[in-house]
Amino acid sequence: MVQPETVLPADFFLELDRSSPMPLYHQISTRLERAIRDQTLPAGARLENEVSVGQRFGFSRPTVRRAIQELVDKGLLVRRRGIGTQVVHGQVTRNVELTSLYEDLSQTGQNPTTTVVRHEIGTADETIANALGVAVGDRVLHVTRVRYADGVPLAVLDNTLPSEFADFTKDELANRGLYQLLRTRGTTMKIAKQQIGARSATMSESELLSLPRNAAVLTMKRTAFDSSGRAVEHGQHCYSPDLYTFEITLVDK
Amino acid sequence: MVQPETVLPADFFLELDRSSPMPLYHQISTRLERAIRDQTLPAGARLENEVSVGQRFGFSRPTVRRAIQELVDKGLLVRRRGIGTQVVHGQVTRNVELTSLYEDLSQTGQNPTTTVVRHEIGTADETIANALGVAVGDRVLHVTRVRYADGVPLAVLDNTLPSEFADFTKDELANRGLYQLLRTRGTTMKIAKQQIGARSATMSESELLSLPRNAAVLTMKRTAFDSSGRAVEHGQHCYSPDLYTFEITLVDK
DNA sequence: AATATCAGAATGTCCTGACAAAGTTGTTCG
DNA sequence: CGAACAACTTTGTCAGGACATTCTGATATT
Repeated sequence: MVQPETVLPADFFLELDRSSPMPLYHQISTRLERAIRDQTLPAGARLENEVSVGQRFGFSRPTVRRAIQELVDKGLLVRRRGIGTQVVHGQVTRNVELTSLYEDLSQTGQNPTTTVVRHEIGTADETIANALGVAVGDRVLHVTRVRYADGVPLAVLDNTLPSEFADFTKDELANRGLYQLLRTRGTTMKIAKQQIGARSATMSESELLSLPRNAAVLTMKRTAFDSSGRAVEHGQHCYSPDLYTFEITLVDK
Repeated sequence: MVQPETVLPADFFLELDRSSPMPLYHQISTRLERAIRDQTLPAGARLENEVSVGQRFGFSRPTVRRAIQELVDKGLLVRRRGIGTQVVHGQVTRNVELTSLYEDLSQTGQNPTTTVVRHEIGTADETIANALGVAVGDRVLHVTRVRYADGVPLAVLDNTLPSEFADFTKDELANRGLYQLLRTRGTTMKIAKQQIGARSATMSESELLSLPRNAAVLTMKRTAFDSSGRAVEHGQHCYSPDLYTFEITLVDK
């Protein structure tokens, strides 16, 4: 028994701006996402079919398809041939994005602050050399920071940067997010490879995060790559597990 | 200074089968991925441009674009207007997929086995009701299993299933992966929402996983949704962190 | 009443065509 | 020689068209 489709109101896309630099498919996608989040399109609802949306609102079918695919990729919609497109049940959650922790916290209203506890020029050992795609012995910048959220210590962030960024100052790193700084240099982060795990905190981490000796910590190793596919940053991070988790939505292709 | 493009050999797509049910774009994508993995297309290489690939091999440009986009989404390629498409540096790693742990382990040659330590019909409390989209008090199946890899305890898997799957037997769950079982019922998993964290192991977990008292464990809560967008499974899993991590590739949209 | 078949509905795939935007390279001018 | 501009290159966006596949509901048959 197929749910009747939810016909979109005639003024649904009233605010779309065809002269905007924002692609049309993205505007459509954003508008639909808003409807899902405010439950105009509630969980389980079947969306008006893509051919009809295209005809009624003056979009080409590939443009509508692309907009819907964005939401499918985010896990908000599912599609089936013969049936149509449905809104996924369950709470709509924030999904992990390629951003720095600084930006994450800012975006969720948890005022981030930073203490730089290490800032030194060193040379790349084999692990770093492999991660950053540089030669063993190349100059790198080692930085260790403690990140606070609303004044509470949340994470110890150990990062290594290639020589082209070795001139980031202690001050800069204390006052801005790392990705913010990289962006001021015209570096666009495109990909991050991450490995998430857990272990017991070191002595130093326990102190920095105000955790009991040997407490469990959530860890993440990350290498980020720019728009040329080159590694720009390698990090080993350690989070207070009571305060931080990773939320990830997986979608089957 | 732009890298010269790597021209694909004339026989590069020789094995593609246009009569296959496998979509052409996926075949192209798979073939390109193979070339990246075997380093025919090495890290940093610039791929032959999409217009040329389409002309030379007889594919439409959107089909080529779609194939390339699949690899961009996987973090293997990056694209820039005016420059072209490049292979990302860094090791090509396995990326997390919407599969069960059983399938993960099988696929990586780590012979999975399972002990069922709890198997009982119960009723949904508020948390479970919210996760599964059922009513509080509805019938559910609670299952707790220990998963071994090559005979070593790896994870404690606590799962709750809605009543339609309440007839899975202890035997079935001991011998097959959960997602395998769901698939025999015609259920297609499409989306999983996951929350990854860490904490200290409970007494019971320490014993089941042969870990020291209060050892750090890696945790994951998961709710999986089917192709109608309905929740089909809620799990709370706990992993031995020395043996298991999550590898995730994030791609900027 | 139960089962099989068919038609309609909706997404999935692939193609052709056109124009825009961002980056690099080459040419011209001061 | 360096800066500015133009041309070229490559990806990004959008449209329109056609056909294939999967699913549901209606109808026909037993």
